[in-house]
Amino acid sequence: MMSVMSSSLTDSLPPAIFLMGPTASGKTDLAVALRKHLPVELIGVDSSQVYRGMDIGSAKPTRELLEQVPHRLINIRDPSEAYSAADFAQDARKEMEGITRQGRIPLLVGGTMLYFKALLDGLADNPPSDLKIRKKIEADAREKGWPYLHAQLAEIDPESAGALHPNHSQRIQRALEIFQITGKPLSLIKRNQQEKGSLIESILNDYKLVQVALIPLDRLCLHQCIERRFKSMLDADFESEVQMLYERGDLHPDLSSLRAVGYKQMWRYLSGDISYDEVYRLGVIATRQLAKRQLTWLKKWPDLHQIHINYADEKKISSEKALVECLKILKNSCVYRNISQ
RNA sequence: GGCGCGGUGGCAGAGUGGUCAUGCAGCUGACUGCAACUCAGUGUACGCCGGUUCGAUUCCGACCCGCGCCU
Repeated sequence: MMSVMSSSLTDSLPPAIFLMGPTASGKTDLAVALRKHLPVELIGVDSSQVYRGMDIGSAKPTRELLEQVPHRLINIRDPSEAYSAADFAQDARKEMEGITRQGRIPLLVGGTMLYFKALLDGLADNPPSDLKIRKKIEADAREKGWPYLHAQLAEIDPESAGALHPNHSQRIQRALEIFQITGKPLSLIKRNQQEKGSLIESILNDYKLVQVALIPLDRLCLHQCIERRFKSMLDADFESEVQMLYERGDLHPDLSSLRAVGYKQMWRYLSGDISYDEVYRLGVIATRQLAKRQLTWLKKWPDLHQIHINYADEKKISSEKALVECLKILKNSCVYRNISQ
């Protein structure tokens, strides 16, 4: 019903805010601070924080903070369960509608860029993943190698295969999976999405969106922050947290929950694979690489307002600066016009 | 002081008289239902000085540094 509004009425659409940024950039602090100035309700955009019992390692807001400032879409799955970008897009849309209905503004905060993208671009009418088919494809790959499956894909869907490297296991698998379920090539389904609209539509039709990202000015300093934070996770007894999951007995490291940065390394330690020192070393490396990938997304992100963080500043000062700048950005957008004063 | 072994890119670690080791890190990038995933690209490296040679990281000599042993 909201989507019938034409784009010329874009200013009368309800507002929504995206707050993005690499890991350890201070997104949560800023979001919480914003809530004191604007009638916002937070929605987490984080593929690890959706899992219950994964608190320290996912840098989840503390229990106390969550009580004061509720975050939606956090703690909504057991680590044994799957959660996908499509699940998120659906859930987030529902939450956004609820928040808007209360006359408040949805503020989506997090670092899972694919989730933001799914919301922004919508999703094609693709079938959900099918564990049985995936297992079969994996077994095939073990036997013949991914390049062989890539060649197979090239026969049924040359366009998708052309866009994929022969080693790109996960995406070759997905393209083959879609073909096996629907009998249609992925590239065709994508094209239809543009022509006929998609299963999950872009939120741009329904919201006046303001997109803000926290961008560290200096990479070296970001790396230092990452190191410091990972260290403090270990000091907060991250080991026990993972050990609890480990001792359940029904979890295994192939689950998407346990592939998360830190959890993966700690799991290896608990299995006797690496030393405790290696957990720290490899955990920090994995976090740095995550931040790099997040920044790569943000570099080409359209319609983005960037807030640069200067690590030369003290933490307090830098988060105050970020808040001031963010409020300025929001003031210049329609957010204030529609909601406040 | 003597003898032995070794000094290879940020780190680890092969090797060769004349195109590339490789792995990791770093950097860059890709990404439509696992995304904190997965994948790709990316380096004027051979301790120092001389010699042999058309050509030396590779052979020879001196020197410096490290390790071990001996007196």
